[in-house]
Amino acid sequence: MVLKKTLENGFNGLHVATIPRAPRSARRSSNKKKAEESQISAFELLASLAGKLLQESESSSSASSNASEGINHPAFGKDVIKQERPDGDKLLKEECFEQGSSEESAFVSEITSPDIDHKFIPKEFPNAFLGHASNKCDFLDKVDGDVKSTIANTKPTFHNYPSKVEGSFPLEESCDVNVGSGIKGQQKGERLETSGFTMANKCGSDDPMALQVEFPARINSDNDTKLPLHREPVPNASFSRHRNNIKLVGRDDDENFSRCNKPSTKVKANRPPARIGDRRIRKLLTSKYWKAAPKLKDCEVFKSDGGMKTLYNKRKNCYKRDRCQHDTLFKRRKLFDRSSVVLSDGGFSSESVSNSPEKSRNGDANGMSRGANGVSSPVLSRQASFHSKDSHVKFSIKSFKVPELYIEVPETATVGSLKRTVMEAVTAILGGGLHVGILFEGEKIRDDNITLLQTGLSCKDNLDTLGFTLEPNTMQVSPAICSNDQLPSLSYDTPEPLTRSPGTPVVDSGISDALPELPPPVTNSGAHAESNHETDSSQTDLLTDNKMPDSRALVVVPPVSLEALAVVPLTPKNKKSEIVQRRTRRPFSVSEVEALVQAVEELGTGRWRDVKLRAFEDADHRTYVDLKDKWKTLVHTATISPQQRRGEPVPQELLDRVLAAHGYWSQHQAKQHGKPQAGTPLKIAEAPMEKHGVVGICSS
DNA sequence: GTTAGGG
DNA sequence: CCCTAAC
Repeated sequence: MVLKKTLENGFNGLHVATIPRAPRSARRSSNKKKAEESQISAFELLASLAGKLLQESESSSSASSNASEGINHPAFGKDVIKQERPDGDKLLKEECFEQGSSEESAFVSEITSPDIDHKFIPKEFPNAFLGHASNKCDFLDKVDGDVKSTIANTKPTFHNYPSKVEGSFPLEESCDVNVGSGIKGQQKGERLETSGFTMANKCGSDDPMALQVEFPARINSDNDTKLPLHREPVPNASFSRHRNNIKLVGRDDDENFSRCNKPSTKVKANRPPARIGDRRIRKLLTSKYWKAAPKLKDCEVFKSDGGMKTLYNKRKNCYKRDRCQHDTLFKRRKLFDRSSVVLSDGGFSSESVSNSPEKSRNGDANGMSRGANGVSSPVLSRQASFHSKDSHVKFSIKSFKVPELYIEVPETATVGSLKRTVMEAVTAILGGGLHVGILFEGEKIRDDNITLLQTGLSCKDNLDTLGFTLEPNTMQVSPAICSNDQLPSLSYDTPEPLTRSPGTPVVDSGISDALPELPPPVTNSGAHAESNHETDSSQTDLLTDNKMPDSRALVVVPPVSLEALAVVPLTPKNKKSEIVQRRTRRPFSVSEVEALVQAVEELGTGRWRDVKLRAFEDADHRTYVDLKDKWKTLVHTATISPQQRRGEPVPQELLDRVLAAHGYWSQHQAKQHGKPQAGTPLKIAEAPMEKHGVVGICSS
């Protein structure tokens, strides 16, 4: 018998990236990397879960497989863990998953891309709010002038936070595809409680990402882990496992997904070719758990790629749960014990690759192909045989809820900083990994070695009371709010967080919570005219999109009981972590441009300090460097065709003057010369303009 | 601290 | 806007 439990999860939002600030030049390259490191992907979570399950099952290897033996599960029996090889490029593509993956990759790219502003918002935490009654969105709380946002009103703790899990547990012997939606309805609506994360998919009714975990009720000698990743060809890597079958299927609704992600143009630009990205799915499993697994040790895979990084990188891929699974077959990759991960590019280690016998049933062809070499190792076949008999319990995590997150930022904080702050908070929480706990009938099952069968989890009837707890791993020292203790990784990775602005925003701790999905950051684009009131505009954006009130700098307020949670405080202490925020963008208004032009006409280029003093003395936010830069852009703007210009249009008249002045001063190289002042030969344009007007405006 | 330029 | 090298 096979029990299926479907938990849908909407992890999308979990991708978290933090981008540390680096020198510009280096930034681009490095950011991505770091971001990757820090990111936490849904996959990881899933991986954690899977790993946990695996472990559990693994441990109980002694228990024998009798129960399942009798049953034939062709589909499951052969499950293998598919893993993408580190290199990734050579993976075979899975037919089944084709559709879904690309989107995800896109998402990732957003996160990683250098332009933090646009990308940090977790867009994917969809339903966290919507779906759960428990979550309220209290966004605005103003406290002392600071805006405190509560992203989700939920209990701060991961523990005990009940989240609902939808699932059905059909007992089935067959390998039928797990279709989350289908199952849901049928079952009485069991709810599993997952404390901790509840992340729902906001994207669509269908669960974009669903995690299915399937493993044999009995944990025995043979366990296979099957991770069908969409499009993941079977890589070289091999994990050897006992023959427990664990199937992790991430289901992704492509459409939904895409809908959800509306990356800004910029983002898109950054995104790597979807196809390619998709294919690479790398380690799905959390390193932690896998590492723990005895046999896994040998796998080099993790190391080779730089370990976690790989995961992050690859997480781009969406896992898609496909009906295809059955049909198409997964290309499963089997990993054997000790098999080292194959790093080599297309090479497979013969041992590692296997085609399950089953594939014949589905699309063997695919399977074969995937085998890259089409080599099936004897071993595999053997295993397969074993597997076939196993019974499986399928789990699907429908959604995870993230605890409440408090964010407090100065009104002057930028939207970008807010985003980063949120990311940091989430990252901090999740960065340490998640601890998966199993709750059964209200009790936590601590014995990892016990089999599901023994536990009673294999019985459909019992599944109702099954719950998972996902708790942040607090590896860190003091969870305490102490800002001082930081998560190492996090702290470094933290994006450019807080600002230079006076109120240094600090993320004290946070429990991250499901982030509401932040709509594609339209915000940044920010062309808004912030000219006058920066605050408003920026806030507006956020609010509008995110429903979050103004928040400019974030401070995550530590929830009360966060023991479990890792606290990520950004204490001023860390210089590194100290995050410097980019100044808020303040587009020059026409009047400012006019004043600038006027001043330059009089003073020439090369005397920016004087220009500043003359025309922008009262505009504290305009530095001479800004003026210089603006002039630079004005010259450029004046040079290009009107169609190519963006932003608030600058009167052609001013642009003409810009060009004239630019030409004039270029020739005169008067930079140093004395100052040909107003009276000077500049005939260029003598519009007598009053700077004062400008100044007044700007000074705001 | 300013300038000039590249990013 | 940011960052830096070069004054």
